[in-house]
Amino acid sequence: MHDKMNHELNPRISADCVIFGFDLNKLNVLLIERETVVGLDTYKALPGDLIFEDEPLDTAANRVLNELTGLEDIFLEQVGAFGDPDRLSKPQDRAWLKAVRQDPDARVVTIGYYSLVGMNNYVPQPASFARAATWIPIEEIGELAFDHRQILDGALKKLKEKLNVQPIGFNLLPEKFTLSQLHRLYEAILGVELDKRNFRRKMLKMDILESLEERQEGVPHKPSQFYKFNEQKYHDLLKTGFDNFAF
Amino acid sequence: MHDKMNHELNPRISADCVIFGFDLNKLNVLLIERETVVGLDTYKALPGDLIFEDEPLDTAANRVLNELTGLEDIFLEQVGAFGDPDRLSKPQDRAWLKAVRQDPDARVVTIGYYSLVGMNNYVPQPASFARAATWIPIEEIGELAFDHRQILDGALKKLKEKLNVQPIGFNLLPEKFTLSQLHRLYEAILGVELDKRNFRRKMLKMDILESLEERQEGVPHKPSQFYKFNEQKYHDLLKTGFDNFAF
DNA sequence: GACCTTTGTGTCAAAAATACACTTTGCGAA
DNA sequence: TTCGCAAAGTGTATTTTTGACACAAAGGTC
Repeated sequence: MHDKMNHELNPRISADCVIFGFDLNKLNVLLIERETVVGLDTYKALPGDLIFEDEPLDTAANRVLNELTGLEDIFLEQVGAFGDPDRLSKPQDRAWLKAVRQDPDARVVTIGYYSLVGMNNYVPQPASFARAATWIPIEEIGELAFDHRQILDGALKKLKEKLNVQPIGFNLLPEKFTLSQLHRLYEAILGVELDKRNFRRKMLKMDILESLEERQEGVPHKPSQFYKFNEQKYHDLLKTGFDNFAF
Repeated sequence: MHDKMNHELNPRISADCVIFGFDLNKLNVLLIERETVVGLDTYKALPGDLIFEDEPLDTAANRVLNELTGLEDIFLEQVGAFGDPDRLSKPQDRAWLKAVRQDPDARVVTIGYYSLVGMNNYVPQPASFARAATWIPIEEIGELAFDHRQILDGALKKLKEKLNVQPIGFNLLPEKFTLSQLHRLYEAILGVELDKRNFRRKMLKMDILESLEERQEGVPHKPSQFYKFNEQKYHDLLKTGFDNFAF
């Protein structure tokens, strides 16, 4: 727009999103595959981009996420600001920035966000506007672009904390789910084993689950009871405050 | 420096610090008194300012804090980013910005930080480099400049959460303190009453306090036992993880 | 020495956490 | 058809933690 000199004077601000999904087995994160400029191999990054001049941060995060993945209007929670002056200075990051940014040398402070979505509700459309967003199991994620690994770790930490303050994670499951699935979800997020009986007892005592008549079908073992999440009771409890929630 | 046009193109970044102090009775926050431009009355703000071009965020927060209050090299924890496009648009805020900023119209995204200090360790120097930093009891704080009230509320919330995950707050007390003082501190932060006997039982069971031989002197009632905080044991516990900490 | 103020202490009942093993159900393979 | 496999589902006994509660002790002041 104006001369480049001035673009280097002031920092830019971006938003990066850590989207957690659960495939009833493992915890996944939605990542963007980017081609390295040299074209050797791809490398992975969180969906994120610069914010607009007059855009609230949360709005920007949602817009950027939508542009890159197609996900719409999700509740995003802030992880924090990441602003190390050389967070963009790894060689392949520099190369990518030079290829796509008007002012690749500008400092960028990014605001990290995270959210949970059900993996069933969202299947990345590989070749469309969702450029190359893919679910990657969290244990298989190694290094990421920029300081995205750090943002991811921060988001996971917040997610764990949150899970111990209020029961969340229903977003990550289909509408009807089994207690075992919920159990696996908790174990996946917290990264520990939880006793089956104790988990069930505690979860049911909260009284935010409704058991359905329906049961699993076609499984080669005893079919599991389906439950659904009772939003009404959940919100009532949110007001009075949860009391026994930590696992 | 350059023409004003360009200054308006990109956002600025600032750091604002919420410093909690405890006077053995009430929880206080360190605020800057500013004269309104019209000179009618003062109004209060968190210590904060723009960050430098190549400065890490945490470093900037500490520098700014030091410049405005004299406090040095404190561990600051991030509250989050606050970036509403019209967070600077209250009339008196605009007036102040016009008086002191080169580009008063630039958007500013701020990163909030918080910390705890012992009020004994730090007495604001009214007329010196610490321009007009003063401790204000937290219940007496009303509206603040910009969105600082919101930042303060966010910081307090984080502080409460943190207090329920690990025993902190020893920074807020003198080196030797009594259990009653610690008790009052917890009540001040959490904003609730805690049973004296249960509080003591639980706190002592954590085994991070050492009772000293020394007792209070000159008080018109039964003198209280002094304790000190055992950092060694605390750090050992930090690794293994606290287990019973919430009040 | 009477009074005031704050410290410091113990118990009991209720609730919650933890550890732990076997039966049930339905499918698929022999 | 039956045998085996895999996951679901269920109960109890023990220990730990919480929460409620009241009175004696110490030291200064008047």
